[in-house]
Amino acid sequence: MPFTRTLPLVGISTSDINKADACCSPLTHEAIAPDQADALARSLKALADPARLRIISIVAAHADAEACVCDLTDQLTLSQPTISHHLKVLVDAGYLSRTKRGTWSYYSLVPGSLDTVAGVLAAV
Amino acid sequence: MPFTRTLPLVGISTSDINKADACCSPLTHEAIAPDQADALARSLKALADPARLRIISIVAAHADAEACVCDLTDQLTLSQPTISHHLKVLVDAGYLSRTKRGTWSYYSLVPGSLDTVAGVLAAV
DNA sequence: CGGTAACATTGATCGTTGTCAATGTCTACG
DNA sequence: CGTAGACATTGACAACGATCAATGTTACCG
Repeated sequence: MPFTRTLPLVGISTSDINKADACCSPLTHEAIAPDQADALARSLKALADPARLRIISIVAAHADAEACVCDLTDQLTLSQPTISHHLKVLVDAGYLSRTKRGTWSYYSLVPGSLDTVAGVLAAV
Repeated sequence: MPFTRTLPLVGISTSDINKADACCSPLTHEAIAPDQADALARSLKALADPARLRIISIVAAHADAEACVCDLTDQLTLSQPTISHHLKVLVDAGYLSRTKRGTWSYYSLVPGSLDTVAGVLAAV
């Protein structure tokens, strides 16, 4: 789980911040914490690559949200080590999981991982 | 508008793909197109930075979802040119808009921009 | 009209990352 | 047990990006 689901963004202080003068407007709630920003940025960075987005989409397009590496090397114009590297990034970030059956490696979507990061994003 | 809202991901072909042999499972729908993956990756890359996430959160935490640069230099331990650079990235990506009033620059959240990218993400 | 304050732009540096060639590992098969 | 196939790992390189110091631009003030 790369980051917690409950970002405490709402209804905290709305307190003192009267700088009383020029430019700055008041706050309505707390901003995100630095370490939460770090975690979310790491999760987003793993997604922010065209090849990795296509990999996720190809996996999701397969029955049972599972595909083997040969499915990917077919459709992506990238070398096999490069695809393997992207797959490792996605597994490490928690979006995909790997299963070996015989010679073949199958990658599956981790259920809810995309929705979680999308939800956190929409919650600021 | 960084990318179109309607990703035609569902209900297309489910067609021929009988590789008839070993490893590959059938498709249930089409995968994302390469140029859509490029556009989405660009949008995500603009978000995939801790400083920029904090900037967006700070702006969103202010009344009317608007903050001036001094609000940001106060809270972020980054130099003023660096913050200005991040703001430019976010404006170019369509997440923030800029307004000058007198000496001060005010940055506002573009309504719906975060929800749009979150929605596209959740749609694979 | 000089000076200052707020912010943007430029230029340089340095760590990060996407990519591939080469090689390694492991499994199936004859 | 040797060979071939599927995939992972390593090493190297080039491109990118985050950061800051220095400088530029513009508005306000005395």
